[in-house]
Order: sequence, then structure tokens, then C-alpha cells
Amino acid sequence: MQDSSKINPIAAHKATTYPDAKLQHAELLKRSMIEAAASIMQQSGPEAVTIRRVAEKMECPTKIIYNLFGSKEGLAKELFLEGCKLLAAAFRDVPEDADLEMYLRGLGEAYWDFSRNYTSYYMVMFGGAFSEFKPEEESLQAIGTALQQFITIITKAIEQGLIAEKDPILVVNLVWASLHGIIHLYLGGHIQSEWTAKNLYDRSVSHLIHTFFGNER
Amino acid sequence: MQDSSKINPIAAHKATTYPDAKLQHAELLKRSMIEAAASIMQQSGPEAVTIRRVAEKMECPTKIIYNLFGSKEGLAKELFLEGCKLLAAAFRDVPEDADLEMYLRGLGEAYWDFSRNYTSYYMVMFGGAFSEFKPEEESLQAIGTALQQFITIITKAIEQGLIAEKDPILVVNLVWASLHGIIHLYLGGHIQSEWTAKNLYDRSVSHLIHTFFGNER
DNA sequence: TTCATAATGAAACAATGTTTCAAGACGTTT
DNA sequence: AAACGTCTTGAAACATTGTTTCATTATGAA
Repeated sequence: MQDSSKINPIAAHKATTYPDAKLQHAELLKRSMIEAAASIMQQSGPEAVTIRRVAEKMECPTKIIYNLFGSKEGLAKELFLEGCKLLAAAFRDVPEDADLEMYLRGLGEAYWDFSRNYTSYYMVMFGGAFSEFKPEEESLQAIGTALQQFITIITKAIEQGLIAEKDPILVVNLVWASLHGIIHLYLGGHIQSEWTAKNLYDRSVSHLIHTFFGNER
Repeated sequence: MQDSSKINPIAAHKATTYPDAKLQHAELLKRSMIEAAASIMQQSGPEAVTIRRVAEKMECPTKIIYNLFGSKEGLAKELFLEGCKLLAAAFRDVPEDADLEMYLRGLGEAYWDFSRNYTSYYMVMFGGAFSEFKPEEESLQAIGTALQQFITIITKAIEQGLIAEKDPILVVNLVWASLHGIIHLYLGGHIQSEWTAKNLYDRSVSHLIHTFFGNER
């Protein structure tokens, strides 16, 4: 029997006897685990997310985590997907602007802000914080979804003849890589101050816009 | 006494009694250690570089490594500096071209090749492969030295009025970040095939050149 | 030669991801 | 309702890491 003096989330649904109660329970439990892991990560960084620490926070043995996620990589993947959702939401919050250039600047700003406000998520998603985790199909698709606004706006710009290049994915990747490059060099300590990095970032956004939108420089 | 049946590099200089024999010995030993670590890294990747594995290869106890480098971070730093030397050499091997644009393309190609031929070094230097190691002053300076050709050529282009922007460091950082962004996204699994990545890379180089050299696109 | 000081190196320590396996819970069958 | 087989649990162990300890051993000075 469980020790009922502990508020144990595992025991919470034990009494039920419905057919898929266990599945539901497992699903709820997974969410709790992910939230616990995310909480640890945001407070102390990705390297602080250890199986034992998550288990301790959930007051359960480590085995449960392995039952639910298979391995630490499985948990990492969930954090990755969580980050994708947050990034997608951040992009969604950027007000649409009739001026595509201004909208693109807004999205660029949102990407920068995401890397600053959710640095741990950024490192998990794009910085290889969990070296054991490499994105597979589902994760790559989640990134694609998050970058949807970027793809949409670039596609629009191409349709309107504002961009000479015809492949929107290629353009998105070029923009993404440039911005990621600066953020990653900054997070890796190769660019010293945040001010320098942000200045560089803004210049890069301008350069990209001028390159692709083909205006005067 | 050492077991002379083992060809132990540590015992090699033990007999000497000159004043700085020990210092020399320590210096030689350090080089052997770094080479052993580098060999393991290039064969099996950065994550395979463990203190025990290096010690095993050197047939010495782990303590020696701590005496020489202080910590794993100390050894990581040496590998980082080693990588800087290799990158600098790679840039040095690019034939100087009177046409600055062609020379810049050559340097870009060399940077790509370095990331492919010395992926482990690249990950240590720019990919955060040893998460415990963050570049400090000396390491940052070593990168600066490695990128010297880049800085020189950009400075020249500015002097000749080919580039409107006046701060060479800023331009170098913009170029560097763009190229690094693509390489890092590729190494991180966000860009699937090498072909796609290389195509993107070449496009990026062209875009950068056209942006800064202000020619037609 | 003797003694203090420093280096050595096997073993231990702490933390990690992961697996084991006896004890128990659960649902199904008789 | 009782018994049986299957699945889950969870404490403990395992393997691997970075790092430190400390008795032993050399080393160099007195």
C-alpha cells in the first residue's frame, strides 16, 4: 500500500477501475513529470535535469520515469516538444502586420526574446543541451510547425515578387541559420556581451531583409 | 619503481636530475596526454574523451591528468586550443587570391571543410561538446588568431571601399555567425542531408558576398 | 645518511543513467 | 469467491563518469 501521508500523484488515481483508467493515469502522470522536469530545467538549467531529481520532485522511484519515457532521451524529447509549443506560441503572439518587412522584423524579435526568456528550452531545442537527444521525425515536424509563421510570410513575399529566390524553405533556412548562429555564438560565450550580440542580431535582420527584399542598402 | 616491461612515457625521463628536468618532463607529458585525448576524440567523438580512457591509453593513473591539467575542463581547453591551431592552419593553406571575393569564397570553403574533416574539434570549439568548458580570455584570443585571415580580408575590403560597413569585426561576426549557424544546425540534425546543408552554405556565402560587396544579385 | 617535502597510484567517493528482481497489486478464470 | 498468471512497483544494485583521499614511495636538501 502507498503511504498516504505523502501527497503522491501516482497513488491519486489508483482506486479507479475503469478500462482505460490506467492509460489516462499514465498520461496525466507523464504531464506531471514533464512539468516537474521543465520546472527544474528553467530554474537550474538543462544539466540539472537528472532522472533522480525529477523522481525526487515527484516522490516516486526512478523506475516510473523509465516506464513512462523509456529513457532520459524520451524525457528530453518531451521537453523539446514543449519548447516547440512555447516558440510557436511566441510567434503566434506577434501581431500580424500588413507590411511584410515589419512583420518579419517582429518575428525576428520574438525569436530573440524566446532565446533570452527560455534559454534552457532554446539550448535543448537548438543547442544540443541533451547530447543524447537528436531530433527525429516527430521533433523535426514540431519545429516546422513552430516556424510556420516564418515559412508563411516568406512564401507570401515570394508570391508578391518581393523575393527573387523561389524556394521558401531555403530562404527560411538561410534566415534561421543566420539568427541561430548569432544566438548560439552568444550562448556559447563567443560573443561577450548581450549588447554586442543584440546589435549584431539587429544588423543581421536588416541585412537579411535588404538582401531578400532587394531594396537599397 | 616503474615496471619497465611497460613502455611508460611517464618513466621515460625519470632518471634525469637536471634542475628543470621535471618541468620539461611535465611539458612533454602534457603534449602526450593531449595527443592521446585528441586521438580518442577523433576516433570516437568528444563524448568518448573520459579521464579514465586517456589515462588507460597513457598507462597512468587518473591522478596524473589532474596534476597536469587540474580538471577535465583543463584538458578540454587544450583540445580547444589544438583545434584553433588546426583551423588557423586550414585558413593559412587557402591560396591568397588577388580577387578578394574569390579569396573570401576560398576561406568559406576551408571553414566548411574544417567542420567536416575535424567535426569533433569543431564541436569542442563552437558546438559546446564539453559543456563544462566555456572559453575564457586565452581561448577567445586563440579563435581570434584563427580567424585572422577573415579579419584581414574584410579589413582590406573596407579599406578599398568594397564594403560600406566600417567595423570589420562586426562584419566578420555577421559572416561567421551565418556560416556557423548552418554548420551547427546541420551537425545538430536540424538539416537532414549534407547536400542540403552544403547547398545552403554556398548560397549563404554568395548572399553574404553580394550583400557586403554590394554587387547585383 | 637522514629527514622533510612532494609526487604517486590504488582505492574510495559522489553523482549519473539504467537494470534487476523479489514483493505486491490487479484482472481474469475457474 | 478463490486461485492463478500477468503486470507494476520500488529499493537496491550496476556501470560509468569526474574527482579526491591517503598510505606509500620517491626526491632532494641538510
